Amino acid sequence: MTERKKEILELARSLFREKGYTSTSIRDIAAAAQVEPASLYSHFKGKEELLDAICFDMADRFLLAIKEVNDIYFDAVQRLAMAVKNHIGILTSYPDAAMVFQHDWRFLNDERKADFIALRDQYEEGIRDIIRGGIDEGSFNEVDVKFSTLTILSSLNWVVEWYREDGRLSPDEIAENLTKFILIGLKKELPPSYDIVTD
Amino acid sequence: MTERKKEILELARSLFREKGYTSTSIRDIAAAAQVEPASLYSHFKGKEELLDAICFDMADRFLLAIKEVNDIYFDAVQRLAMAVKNHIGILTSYPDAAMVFQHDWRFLNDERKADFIALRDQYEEGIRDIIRGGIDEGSFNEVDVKFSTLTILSSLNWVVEWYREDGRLSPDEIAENLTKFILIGLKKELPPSYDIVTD
DNA sequence: GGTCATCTAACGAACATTCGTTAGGCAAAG
DNA sequence: CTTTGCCTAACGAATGTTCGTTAGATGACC
Repeated sequence: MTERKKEILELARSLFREKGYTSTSIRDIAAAAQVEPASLYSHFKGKEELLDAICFDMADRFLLAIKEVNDIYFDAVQRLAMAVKNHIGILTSYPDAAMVFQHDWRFLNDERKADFIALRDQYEEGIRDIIRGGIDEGSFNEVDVKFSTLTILSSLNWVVEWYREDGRLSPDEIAENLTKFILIGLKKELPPSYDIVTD
Repeated sequence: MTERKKEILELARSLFREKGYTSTSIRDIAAAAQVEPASLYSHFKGKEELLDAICFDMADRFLLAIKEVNDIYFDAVQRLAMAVKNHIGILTSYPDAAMVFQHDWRFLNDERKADFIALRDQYEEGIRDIIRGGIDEGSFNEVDVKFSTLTILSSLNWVVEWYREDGRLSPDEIAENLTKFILIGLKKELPPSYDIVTD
């Protein structure tokens, strides 16, 4: 991959994020690159190659991250915390790509879309593994594994919609808060001694 | 609103959901309505009026629902449960519109987009109110209100991505599971007597 | 050290197609 | 007799892409 190709890809990422894939024209990208539209075809076969590269780069990052976690950490709580941290780390390190990854993958052609979904399923299976592990260990409630995985991933993924680099919370703080939320929930459990102490 | 207009709107909802707003052409909609493209302009000013109607209809439904909840229910746990149930109820009753509502609102023109965001903020404020109430009552942990609201809403909204009418879980079951998840979390709290009993 | 082939990156022009939209007419229904 | 719903025809603009070509750089071979 040429340096120039990387530059163009980066511009595409930014434009796709801002306006969406279908609403971004080759001419938009060319203008951003200060080049004639036709010149882009010296670097890419076509518009979809850009989307493809962005989506699958991200998919690879996520898959690598979950494999790492599931290879190393034993305890389910620990594994979940690490998975959350990695997930948020990727989202916040590549905010443009993450947005495109989540919104525009469906504009891939049918074949590549199927590939993409397969990779996404693989990732989800990694999360399900963690939850199953936690239940088997006895450290998690006996929840619906499939449902919980979807719910967890949704709360993680939405971060990309509101995260700003100059925001109030750092990526690690976001990950910590999410982990707490997922593990403990909202409801306050009064300490066992509560009644006695305050009486 | 004419009956025919409603029909066309329904077709648009379905197509927008399937292919996205920008990738759906007036000609696609006309074909679905078995009518020439130009004929649609007897019913609508233009393509954006369709998107506009879909998005703001949904916004109205959500706002009405949260107002109901916050007018009637006292207890924060009860209010949150009802808000979740209503939210999931809307998403699952209008799955096409819900998908468009979540994905394509950003293709509204700048003015309407601002209006839309204002309504969304209003809804979020309703959820924040519930959480603040729960903290004040002492029934919720002292969480970051803004962050928690976003996280809760994200886990609710993602349902639209995977919900199928013929799926395993009914809307009410989904809502119950989500409420449990939000309130209690994953981690099993061992009963206070656990150590003693098993020793 | 000169020349020859190859590669990168870009150009301007044109391509066929699709886009949202408008104008004007026509037939049926109230 | 006016309104409604649809028609045919066409508009100008934008779409992704292909074409043949060129300037400049790089490195190998004689």
